[in-house]
Amino acid sequence: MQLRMTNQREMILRELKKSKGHLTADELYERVKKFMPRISLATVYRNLEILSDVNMINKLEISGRQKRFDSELEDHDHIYCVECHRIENLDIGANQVELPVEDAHGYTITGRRLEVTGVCPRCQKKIAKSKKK
Amino acid sequence: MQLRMTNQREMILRELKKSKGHLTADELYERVKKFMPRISLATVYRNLEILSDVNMINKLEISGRQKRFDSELEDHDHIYCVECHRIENLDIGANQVELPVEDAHGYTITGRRLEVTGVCPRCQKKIAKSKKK
DNA sequence: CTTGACTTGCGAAGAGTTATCATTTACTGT
DNA sequence: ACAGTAAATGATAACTCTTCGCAAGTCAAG
Ligand SMILES: [Mn+2]
Ligand SMILES: [Mn+2]
Ligand SMILES: [Zn+2]
Ligand SMILES: [Zn+2]
Repeated sequence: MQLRMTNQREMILRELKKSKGHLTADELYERVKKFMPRISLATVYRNLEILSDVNMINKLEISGRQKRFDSELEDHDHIYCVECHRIENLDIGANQVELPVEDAHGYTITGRRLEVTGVCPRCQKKIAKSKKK
Repeated sequence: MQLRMTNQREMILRELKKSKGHLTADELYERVKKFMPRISLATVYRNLEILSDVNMINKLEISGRQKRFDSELEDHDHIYCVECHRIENLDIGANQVELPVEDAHGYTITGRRLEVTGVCPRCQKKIAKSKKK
């Protein structure tokens, strides 16, 4: 499989990098459409899948919600807001989490994912406000 | 909100406990149907949601896949097979994982989820076999 | 050029889950 | 026992996110 860097592919990758965030396919679609109004959502999905297959981006499959994509390739973990579902990098080093996994039922370990959940500052304010009423 | 222990609710809870596993709504539906052929899938979904709201069971929302439900209430983590998506308990104590989360971008931490991914013994064999060909 | 592999845009289809609503069930108080 | 009422159910439609199928388009190699 050889991967051509088509305009669409390149644009999707560029916009994801530019955002520095954790975007859904749909969010990325909206951004890319500004430059390529005729691009299709399926193309965005397709290319995100391909780009993550060849490890040019990371696919985040977090907690039963929409997939998000991350152009940051270094191993790191995430925190996400249970209210608004915003996702941010967790700046504790990923490797500070020690994992003694001898007893893994005979599994061959391929990775580990740590998710911290919480309420982001923005949502804390929102909640405080609605409680005052 | 007061929660009645209806026959359906009780049966769903009983079957989940009996299985000792991590079942999807659909898998549980199939099991419960053996005893209550007329039960609706919506009822299973509804009750699993309710039971987890009142903390009688645990909802596992793992990695962009189907939700699974767990009757084990004690805090523990999971390992899951990236091939067949089987889920098992990770028998390292959940609390052996130390989490230094000062820098959490101002988030109020509500929880954390640790997922280890791997290939289960069954799937290892399957892969070994298919490579031999 | 022509070929052929890869890619695109579009719409349809799929999977999983939730919502709607008429009907049924089961408490509560009399 | 009975009526009144709140909650739960079953059937099905709707919904969200994602993938599929396919005709048409692109592009590099010969
Ligand atoms: Mn990240
Ligand atoms: Mn478990
Ligand atoms: Zn938030
Ligand atoms: Zn497996």
